[in-house]
Amino acid sequence: MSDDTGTAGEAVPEHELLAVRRGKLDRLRADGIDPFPHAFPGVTPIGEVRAAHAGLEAGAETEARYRIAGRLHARRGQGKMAFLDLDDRSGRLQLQARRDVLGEEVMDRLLDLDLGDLVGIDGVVFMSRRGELSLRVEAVTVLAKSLRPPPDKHHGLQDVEQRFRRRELDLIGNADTRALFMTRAKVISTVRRQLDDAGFVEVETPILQPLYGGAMARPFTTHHNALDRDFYLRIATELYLKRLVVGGLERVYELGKDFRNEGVSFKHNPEFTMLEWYEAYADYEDAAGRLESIVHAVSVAVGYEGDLDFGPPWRRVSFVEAIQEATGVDIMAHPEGADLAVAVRAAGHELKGMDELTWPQLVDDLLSKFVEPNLEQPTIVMDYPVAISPFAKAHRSKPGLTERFEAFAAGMEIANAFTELNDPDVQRERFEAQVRFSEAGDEEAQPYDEVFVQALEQGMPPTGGLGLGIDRLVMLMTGTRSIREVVLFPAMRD
RNA sequence: GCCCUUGUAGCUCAAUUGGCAGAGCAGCGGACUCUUAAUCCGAAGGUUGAAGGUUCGAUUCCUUCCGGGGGCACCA
Repeated sequence: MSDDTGTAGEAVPEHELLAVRRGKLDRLRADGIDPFPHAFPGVTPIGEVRAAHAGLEAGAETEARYRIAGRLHARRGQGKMAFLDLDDRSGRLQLQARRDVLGEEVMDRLLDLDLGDLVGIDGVVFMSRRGELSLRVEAVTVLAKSLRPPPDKHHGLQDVEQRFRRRELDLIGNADTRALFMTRAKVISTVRRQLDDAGFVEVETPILQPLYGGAMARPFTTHHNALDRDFYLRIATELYLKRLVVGGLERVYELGKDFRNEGVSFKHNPEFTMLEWYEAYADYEDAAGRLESIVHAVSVAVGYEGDLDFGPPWRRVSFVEAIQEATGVDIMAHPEGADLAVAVRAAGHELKGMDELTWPQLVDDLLSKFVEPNLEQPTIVMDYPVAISPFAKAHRSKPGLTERFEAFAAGMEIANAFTELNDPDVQRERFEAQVRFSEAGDEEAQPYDEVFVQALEQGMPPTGGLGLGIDRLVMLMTGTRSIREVVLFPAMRD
């Protein structure tokens, strides 16, 4: 990519557009005007100005004075009069600048502003003859000189790479990007409020962990110099949160970043936002109900208007039946990997490297390849096999299965939950099984966590726990097809 | 890592079969007192991602590299 920013020590000829802006900056200073003042008190959001004058008739004048501030978006010159558009976070307002009101000097200075400059305006509200709510400018204050041109005023910033690498330009130029991240904030605040109101305590557990766990994924590693030891960036908060339930906090949640050292895709970013909650004296049915109600509340809060129906209850289907329906294979009738591979092939399906896969890997693949992509409406897949669920409690009535579900929508997993395994001896056996899977070549099998097992030995109440992918939830709520669209600064190659 | 695709002015996009690289916006100079993608006149703005090759001639064809997008692999 060509780049006009250059690097330290390298002389780069300045683009004429930048030189022009620099020249205006110098002129402001020469005229004794601070192009970067320290504050601008008393600003009213444009949205409030609009709301206060919603019913004004075309041509109507008012005596309402406001001070607004924002970024100059467009200018339409009229000689002795000019119209300008000013953007703030809450909207856009037209400014009318008249030479007969402002006088020669102020008018000239205003016309010398560049698109993209941050300016403060004092003025009076009126409705233009064409019915555009406007502010008649009485005073102009430069709040920050912009030294680089903004994106195209009409087309915005379209280049996907620049939109992600230079998100500030995306936000300046594209109103829908601003709206999307406002929606994201609304999703998160709604989730928090739901849990807070339900008596959950928000906690923070380590991101740098001596041992990773709580999910099937490869971790990032990093190094602490003073301690001279490696740490893992967490792949999940699960094990720490359950230790807090052991400690008696009863209802806890954490909302924060997890990190997984995996490929990127439309639904995977190496760092992503995860919510996990744990509720003492509850089981996975309770977790399902809470998930439905929280996601539904989120959809209401953000004014969701898409094709997905988040109203509870969601469709429920059992894991074993879902695979059987999609592939014709009864996984429980083939408890060994090789055996199952034969059955899958006999049913006319093929998976990459199928003969080398362990039973859990194979089962996992069957779900993600044949079932998940077809789960469009919110669906809860119930009762996962023990072998792929090392932290879920055995099903109270179905042998070989656990009380675990995953929720899907728009062909994506959004949540994973279980009645938590709280029998320390069983947990120890599950870890040992994971170690065997690891030795059999599964790079994502769980490492053995003795501290966690000892915490369970202390006694953990019956507990329902759930993890919800916040980025994916935002994708659903905004109808977005790529996780990169809902993460402000997605991972990019250098 | 593999496959497909893509990269042209600050931004948004053109460029026929390989034949002088163009437009709109923004910017610059000028006109204009209700415009709103304002309009009109004028002048400017380019190492076509980088390097190499084929050719009289390359934005166009070939190779390699870099970045983006999509897919596969990987990945709940």
